Amino acid sequence: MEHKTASADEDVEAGTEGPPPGLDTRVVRIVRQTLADQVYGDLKELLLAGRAAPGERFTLRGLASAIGTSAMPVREAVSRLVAENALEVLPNRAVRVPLMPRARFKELRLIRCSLEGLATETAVRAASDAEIAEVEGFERLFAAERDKPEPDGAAAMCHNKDLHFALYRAAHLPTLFQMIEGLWLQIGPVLNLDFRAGPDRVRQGEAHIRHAAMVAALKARDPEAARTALVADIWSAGDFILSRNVLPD
Amino acid sequence: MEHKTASADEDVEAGTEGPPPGLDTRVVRIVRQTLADQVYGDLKELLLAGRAAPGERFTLRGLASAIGTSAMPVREAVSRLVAENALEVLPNRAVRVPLMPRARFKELRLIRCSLEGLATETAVRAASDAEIAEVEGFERLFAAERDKPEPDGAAAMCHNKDLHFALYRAAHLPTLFQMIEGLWLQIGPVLNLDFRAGPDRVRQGEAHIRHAAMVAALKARDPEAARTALVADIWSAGDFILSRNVLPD
DNA sequence: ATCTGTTATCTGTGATCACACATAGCAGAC
DNA sequence: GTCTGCTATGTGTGATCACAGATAACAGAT
Repeated sequence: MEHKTASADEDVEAGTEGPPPGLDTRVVRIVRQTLADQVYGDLKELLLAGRAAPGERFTLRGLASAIGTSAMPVREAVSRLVAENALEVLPNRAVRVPLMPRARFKELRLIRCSLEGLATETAVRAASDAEIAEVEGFERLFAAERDKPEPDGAAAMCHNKDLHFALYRAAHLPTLFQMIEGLWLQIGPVLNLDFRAGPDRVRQGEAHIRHAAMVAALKARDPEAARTALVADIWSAGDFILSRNVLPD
Repeated sequence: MEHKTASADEDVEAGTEGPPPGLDTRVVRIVRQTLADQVYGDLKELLLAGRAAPGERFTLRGLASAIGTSAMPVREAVSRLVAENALEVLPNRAVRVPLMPRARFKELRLIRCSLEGLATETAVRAASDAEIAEVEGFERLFAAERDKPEPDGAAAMCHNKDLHFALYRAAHLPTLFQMIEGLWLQIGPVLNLDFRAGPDRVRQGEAHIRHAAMVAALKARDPEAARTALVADIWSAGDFILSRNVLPD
């Protein structure tokens, strides 16, 4: 179908003067979007945005009828997410969003420091000027949200995610980026608890200090300083959640 | 069924004196083993053991008929492995063992140093005496294989894996362990290329030196030294593979 | 009234069928 | 002889059906 459309365009636009050399750059790249991929993306978004609470159970058929497909694509999407620890199957075969015991939360925090620290160091060395500017832009958005009289926790959370991910993307290490994404998928449901703590969290938190230090180190091309600031950011946010005593165990 | 069996045992053995408190410790824990899990385990074993070459293609139906099941469990197992980057689907929808370009190999090596370094440090602090002895046992097996007149590369490789995994398991961080396992799943097919280089690789390699240093640091409870030795082990093995110029790109 | 044993409904798992697409092989034209 | 276009086969994807097991509601006994 792709080729046919291209030929039609060609006939209309260029007439009989033969195919111009840049034709294959003009056709849009075909993106295979299987139903399972869509469901997978939807569930991923759900978890990343923190719209699914830990311990929440659901059924394949229920999801399927909600989305409007059969149970099959849902099964595949769920099995993928289970493989990434973003969902879990109980011994009863029930599917749910995993609980987050304190020990598991601490372990994930430790892993995050290691992996995101590595990504940060690498990004500081490898980022282009445009990528640095992008990170700085998200940092400004976050700071602006924080300085509002009525900060929106969800918006701040989103800018925070964009900031971190823009930084990690600048490391140009695709597998590492994907692993970090997997970690955020797991902590997403509990990060939700963080910004739901109310606007005070945004204002009182140390996040903006750490973010400013990260951007400064990025612009100064100082990998160690950037890593230190990032680890402090992750650690203090974790301390805040742990101090709220909302995690089981 | 589990409960019924337990009651029957109870009636016969203990008569009418009521259920003894330790009854639930006598019944074997039920292990749910779905077909998809079995296929997943088989494919995992295949990749970890390096019996699947990078770029090798296969079909769901082919695998299904080889195992003796329908295509459905294979689909689920494959989709899980794809989520872990242990397999990949081409834009043509074909399934294959991923290729390993040099850049990707270097990236994985970097991530391994970070994650396995973290696991090693933690293990040195948290390992029990029994776990230390276990690691040392595998180190002896590896060294013994190396000192044989005709070293078996596959056996040495296996002992190497057992040694590393016993160490990481001793960190008692299940998620971290699982992520490391996922990394080995990805490099498994190319590690195969390493020990297939012939028995010389086993003898000439620096692995035994690093392993001895790791065990020594473990017994001395010196996390930094253990991490240094481990990183050197990973790095030099990677250098060897890179120097053989068998990786594409 | 509480507890136990049963039954009904539902859920995940696996098999089978149907379809769209991709690859390979072959025939025809230049 | 080389290339284009068509056809046949096979593959992944999705839907539907069948079954084992789990949950929950209910009836009966103590």
